[in-house]
Amino acid sequence: MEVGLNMEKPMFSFFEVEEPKFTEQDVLVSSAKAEMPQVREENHKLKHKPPRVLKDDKSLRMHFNDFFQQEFDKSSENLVSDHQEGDGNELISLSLGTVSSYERKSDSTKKVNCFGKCKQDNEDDDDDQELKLGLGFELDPIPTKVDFNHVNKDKSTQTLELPVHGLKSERSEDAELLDQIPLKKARVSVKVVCDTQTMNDGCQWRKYGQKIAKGNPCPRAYYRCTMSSSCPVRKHVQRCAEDRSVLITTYEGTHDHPLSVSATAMASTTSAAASMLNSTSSTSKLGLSTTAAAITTSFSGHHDMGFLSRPPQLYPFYLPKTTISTYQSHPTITLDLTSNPFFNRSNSSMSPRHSSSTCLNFSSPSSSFSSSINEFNYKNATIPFSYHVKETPSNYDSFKINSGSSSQQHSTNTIAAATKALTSNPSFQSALAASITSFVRNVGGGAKI
DNA sequence: CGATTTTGACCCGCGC
DNA sequence: GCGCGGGTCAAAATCG
Repeated sequence: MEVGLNMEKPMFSFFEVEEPKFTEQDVLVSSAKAEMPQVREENHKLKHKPPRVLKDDKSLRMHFNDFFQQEFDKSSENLVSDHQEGDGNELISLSLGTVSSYERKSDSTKKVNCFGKCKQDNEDDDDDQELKLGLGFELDPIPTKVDFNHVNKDKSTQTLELPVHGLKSERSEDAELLDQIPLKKARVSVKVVCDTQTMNDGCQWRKYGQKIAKGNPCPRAYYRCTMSSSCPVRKHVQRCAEDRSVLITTYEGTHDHPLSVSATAMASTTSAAASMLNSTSSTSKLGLSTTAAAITTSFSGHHDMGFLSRPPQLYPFYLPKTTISTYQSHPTITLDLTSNPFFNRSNSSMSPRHSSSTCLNFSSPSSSFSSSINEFNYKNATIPFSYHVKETPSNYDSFKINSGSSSQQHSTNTIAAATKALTSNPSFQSALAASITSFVRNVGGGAKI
């Protein structure tokens, strides 16, 4: 940063051509010459200030993140331990400042450190080269819709929207109600735009029934997992009555067999849903807020995690809506991947209708607290989102979006990881870990970090 | 011929 | 107790 102090030559060339008769000027010249070392020193200092300012800024950010980490740890400490003890299923865990187990297994040389950095082995001062996870929660006064009045009156379905914006861990009265209500198996529902009968989620399914459900002219198909004869996992698939291009897939149960990588995360969601239920009722807003954030992180991180490296208050990410709902006494988590401005933004190769959003639905029969997170914005997120559609005869024309196999796998994994993150652990660390791990796993060499 | 899908019957829980 | 609706069963049909 030059600040116009480098004036030696013009200045002295000017004085040097003056006639010696102007003795006053001679004095000035000698005076100016005497000042030269000082000016040079000042110039030198100014030149070196910007890097220092940047360094200080960086240091402050780190302290800022540390502060939030400590605050958050206080709130979520119990949740983490509870979950890890309670759920014996595969859990993608990510301890702050350590390398996740998954990464140890993988060939990846990336190191993930929440609140710190995730980057290649060598240090690099360029922030844009780093995959940092600034988990500071948004302090920016971007308006967040908190609608405590919005309650679905449907007798079979109740929707609760949780505020995920503020990091308040206090329990609402409704959350306590949740504790008291016995619920059936938790379910995980994924809404995607897909023109085939089912979306490929990495598992093998066998159809065992079909019904016309009330209120929806589209038949609901029932599938069970056939990867193991005793596998209890089931799913049902139904088209949305309002928009038949939207496919709603609902999973229930826990696989009792090994799964492919692409299926693993998705598959474990239902088993974790029960713990999610417990956790959500006990953790209230915090659990959902953090998992919801992680979900968004997962979906958003594929092309550009850069926004994560920036101060969160400056680059909040988008999380359109978080709700809690119950269907037939089954707590249901819904990932709504059908309408996220996120995915609308910049990928011209992707149809707008295949954009995605993240919506979490999770509910309980008679509780009634609600809120929403609508304003997590982000920067430069371009996500190639595609669905791996199973090509089976159907009433719908076979339809492929982004036919590349890697992207199909990618989206499957992404959905799966997001779902898993949501359901497997209400604590922020675990959910975020799933997201990050998914990202790291899938990025390979292709995506820009 | 085995695996999968189709489809009507049946079971079960819930609300009235 | 009854009716409704979601979910499952199982025999028949179909597919590869």
